[in-house]
Amino acid sequence: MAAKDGYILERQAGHLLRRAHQRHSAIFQENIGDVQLTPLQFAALVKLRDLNEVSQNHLGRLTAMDAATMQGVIKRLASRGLIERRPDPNDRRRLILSLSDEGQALINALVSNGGGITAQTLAPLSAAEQKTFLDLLTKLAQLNGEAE
Amino acid sequence: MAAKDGYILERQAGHLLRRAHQRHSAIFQENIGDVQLTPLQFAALVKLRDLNEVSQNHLGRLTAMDAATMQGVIKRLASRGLIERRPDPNDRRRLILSLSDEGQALINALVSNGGGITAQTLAPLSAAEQKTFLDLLTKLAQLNGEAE
DNA sequence: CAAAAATTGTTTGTGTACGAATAATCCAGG
DNA sequence: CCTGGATTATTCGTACACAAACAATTTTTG
Repeated sequence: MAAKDGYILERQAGHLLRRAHQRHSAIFQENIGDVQLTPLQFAALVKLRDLNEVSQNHLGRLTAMDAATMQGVIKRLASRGLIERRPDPNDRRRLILSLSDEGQALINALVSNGGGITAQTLAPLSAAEQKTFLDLLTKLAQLNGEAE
Repeated sequence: MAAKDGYILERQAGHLLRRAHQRHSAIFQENIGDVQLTPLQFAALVKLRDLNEVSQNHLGRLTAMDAATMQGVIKRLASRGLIERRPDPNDRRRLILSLSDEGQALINALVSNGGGITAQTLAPLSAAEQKTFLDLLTKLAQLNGEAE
């Protein structure tokens, strides 16, 4: 914990963010149950549920995933039959993504409990602290100028 | 941004933590300069600087890295000559890690600017907000009972 | 003390992350 | 209209992240 100069690893934002994210991931896994689904896969399904149809890159932007990362996430979801891919007739570069019936049913079932994961992640804080924390964290999560 | 039920991805702790961590990583890369060093490699060097000598697993615990992850991080640092590995004469399972002269010099030079990365990460917040945020984040980063 | 339990480091396999390069396609300015 | 620039999706390479299984040890316990 001590350090030669004033530099203490345990006080650095990056280290703490990483640890908090680790803890959240563990909570996510516990709560998601027997369904084998990662946080990113979950996020992609949620956004797809909100929008019905989006191109792969666009979905990546909305879920903060790199195009290369998105590719892998989508490939795995598609191979499990949770989402469907079809070419965009208006733009042949694009791939239009949508939920399959199975994917729709799965994400609907999971979302009802989704808030519980955030609640459990923030459980060490009081209600007031939770609100403060989420507000501040939201500011720090903004990359640059974000819109939609 | 909208959702069918009340579930909004952008308000979930996990999603925000992930985004904030992404933003921090980008800031880290910009500030670390031409030295090719990742946040985890940096953390390992910092801790090694504080303690002089530690076993690999112990260092992993102090930096919140999985044993398998630590293995890779250490291997890369050792192959670059930044750290040294030697067997523990008292426990033949253990590998004792320490900084090489080069590693020592490198981390000393980087630590002087290390605080700047956290400052830049937290820059969107006021001074008071920064303190609040770090305090709350510290609580959320605690896995269970932690000591040492 | 000897068998059982725990630790240390390694390897394997899957899944993010993301820079960089590429092919196919779209689009805008001249 | 047509050519240079942007966009979309894919692939490659490197680096986490972590569960699971292992061999070599150490430690604990009956």
